[in-house]
Amino acid sequence: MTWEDRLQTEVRGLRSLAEEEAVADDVTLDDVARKSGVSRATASRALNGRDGVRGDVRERVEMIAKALGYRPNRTAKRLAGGTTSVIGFVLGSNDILGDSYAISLMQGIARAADRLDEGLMLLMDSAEPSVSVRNLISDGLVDGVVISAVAVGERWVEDLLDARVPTVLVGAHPRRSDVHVIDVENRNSSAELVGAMLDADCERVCTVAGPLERVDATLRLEGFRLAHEIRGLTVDDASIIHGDFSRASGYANVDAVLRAKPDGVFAANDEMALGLLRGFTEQGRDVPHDIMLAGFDGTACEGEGISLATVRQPFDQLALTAVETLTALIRGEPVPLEQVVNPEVVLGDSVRRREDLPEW
Amino acid sequence: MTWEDRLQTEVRGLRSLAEEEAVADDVTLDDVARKSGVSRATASRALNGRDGVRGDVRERVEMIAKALGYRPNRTAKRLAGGTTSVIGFVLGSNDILGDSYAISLMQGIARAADRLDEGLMLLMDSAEPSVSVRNLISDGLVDGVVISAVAVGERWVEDLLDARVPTVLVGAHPRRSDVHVIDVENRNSSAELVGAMLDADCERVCTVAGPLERVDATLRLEGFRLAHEIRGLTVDDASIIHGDFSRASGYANVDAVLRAKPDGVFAANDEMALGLLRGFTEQGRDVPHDIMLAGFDGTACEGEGISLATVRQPFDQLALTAVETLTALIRGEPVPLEQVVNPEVVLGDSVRRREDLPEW
DNA sequence: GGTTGCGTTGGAAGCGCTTCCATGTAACCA
DNA sequence: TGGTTACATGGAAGCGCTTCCAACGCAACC
Repeated sequence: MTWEDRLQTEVRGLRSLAEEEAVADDVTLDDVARKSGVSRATASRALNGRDGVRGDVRERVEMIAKALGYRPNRTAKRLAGGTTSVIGFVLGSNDILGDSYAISLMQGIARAADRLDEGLMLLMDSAEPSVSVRNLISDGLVDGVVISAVAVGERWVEDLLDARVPTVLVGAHPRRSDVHVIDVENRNSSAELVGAMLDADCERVCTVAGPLERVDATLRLEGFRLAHEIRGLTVDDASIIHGDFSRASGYANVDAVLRAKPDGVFAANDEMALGLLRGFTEQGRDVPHDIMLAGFDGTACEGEGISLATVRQPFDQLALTAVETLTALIRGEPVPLEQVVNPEVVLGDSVRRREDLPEW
Repeated sequence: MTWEDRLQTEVRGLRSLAEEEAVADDVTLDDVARKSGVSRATASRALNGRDGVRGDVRERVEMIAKALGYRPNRTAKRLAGGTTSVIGFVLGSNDILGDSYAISLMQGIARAADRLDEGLMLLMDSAEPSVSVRNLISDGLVDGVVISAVAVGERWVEDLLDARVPTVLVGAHPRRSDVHVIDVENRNSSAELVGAMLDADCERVCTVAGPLERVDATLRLEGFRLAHEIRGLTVDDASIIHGDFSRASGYANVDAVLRAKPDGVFAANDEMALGLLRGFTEQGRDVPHDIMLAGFDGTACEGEGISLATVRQPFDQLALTAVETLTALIRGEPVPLEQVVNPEVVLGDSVRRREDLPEW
């Protein structure tokens, strides 16, 4: 029986042992080290990929760790000066119930964190002195945070960015350029979508823009303009209506939109598109026959009962990139300041070429 | 200058010092102890409310701690055998975008945690081996978890309940009685709401029930029955339609509902109610003139453009109770196995007494 | 006035990990 | 072959906290 065989056998033993005990709780680094016949220091180095460990030793340690079902205690890890592998995501204090973008992003982040084996803390921007978020960081619970650009402008965001806490922003920052940013491509994708409406023989497309202090809203509006420009069309002011990204604001702008007499509407996000849709339906306007409709985000879920033309944000990819970037940042690796992820332009039933529409 | 005065002065000095330094990071227990002229042990006892500390000493320590802006390092606290003051909330792996209940609950928990100065980790029930959640616990990151009854039946929930992890369930468990449960009162409140429809001169009210393997769905259906019973009315099977709590299922059941020819519908949650509403609108049925509509949960937000009669879950209270219960559980204090929170029955515009309705 | 007993306090160990530093060993050059 | 370098490893310190235990002082008691 070779040494290898002996190891194999032993490992098998350990494994079944671990399985028997339902969950082999509290296997410490010490246990792994002892079983492997090395010191804690070496075991630590081996498992963390530090160099200065002989190849076979590393393998053996890794094997035994796995067999024992060893999971490093993150608390201890953190305390010892390492990192927790826990990141934070900040939730604003206002309701997110109607904010499908925030929800999708949050879920994306949760998925990404899970996938990368990072813990995820939900930080709450409490109404009180903006210390809350800072505190959670200094409490030593998280190594860094992901924040949504939606929150930009709030005091704690700036605090956070000023403090040297590793931070990744999903969405652009209107003023600062020293921030690590992940964003979806807004301009061209909007232009493509609007272009699709124009090419589907829309005579007059108007848009309900988002709040223009937000970069994404601005870019989407630019995209709207760009699509016209490319086709040699001009955009008059009347065709630009201003909303605030909420569903209610979509609904509230129905009349304003109809006054512009468009046969196509590009809402700067899906929420507003759904608000518009309800208004159109109530007024007996059919989508897409009477008026085509497009949104942005891809957050209108099936329950809404429409396959809305939209620019679908790749939330999972966006989130994964954000979390990966953040962990790289935490490890002190160099990362690009800005990363753009391409979304998918989806033409749902709400935008169809006229000739493709079934007889009315 | 008395000793007291000296202390006051010193404290003022410290305070302004702390404020100057923007955020007085890394003030350790040691600092507090030294400044207070006591040992770390005593300082710890004082700040944690352990007894065996003289009154004036405790006061002094507390004062100095505050002045210095001391925040205990939760990581260290945890490692030393204390608790982290971090709890977990488990997010299912399926989309929550359309699940307004889950979102509201989560946000409630986040608020409650923030208010009670508990950290909140978002645990993800990843599709993989159900170890994920367990792991996060054994990683030593959280002291306990809150889970939504929605997840009951999934393997990890049972695992969790079996393992001696402090757990609080929001919503009832259909089978186990050894679980700490916080729930909203479902039965009577449903009955009250349905009763309001009946009393508003509805001739025939039917219901779209939720999935009956869920306790809340069952109770709401019972409430529906109860309301009829009280009034000496009978409920025929045709007036009970079965949905699955999703908006899509509400919409999908529109025809089934209309076939029952009701002039009032009680959907077992708001999502289904909104699905129904869309269907009704599409078919030209006006709510509430042609048909009254009620839901449950109170999660239909203003953006939906209807003030829906509903039973409004007190999410904040529910969550606060849950988190408080959990922390008590963690501290080892005795807590009642079951707690019921009373919701508020809200009659929106979708349920009105016939005579109160404006002329059609 | 000596003793018991209680309430307060400080010293020290230890939670599980990382990492510095010193030691040991093998490989290298002259 | 001696001396040097490079690498692999173990010992030990320490992260900030809690808590056990022993020591202390003090009041009340006989």
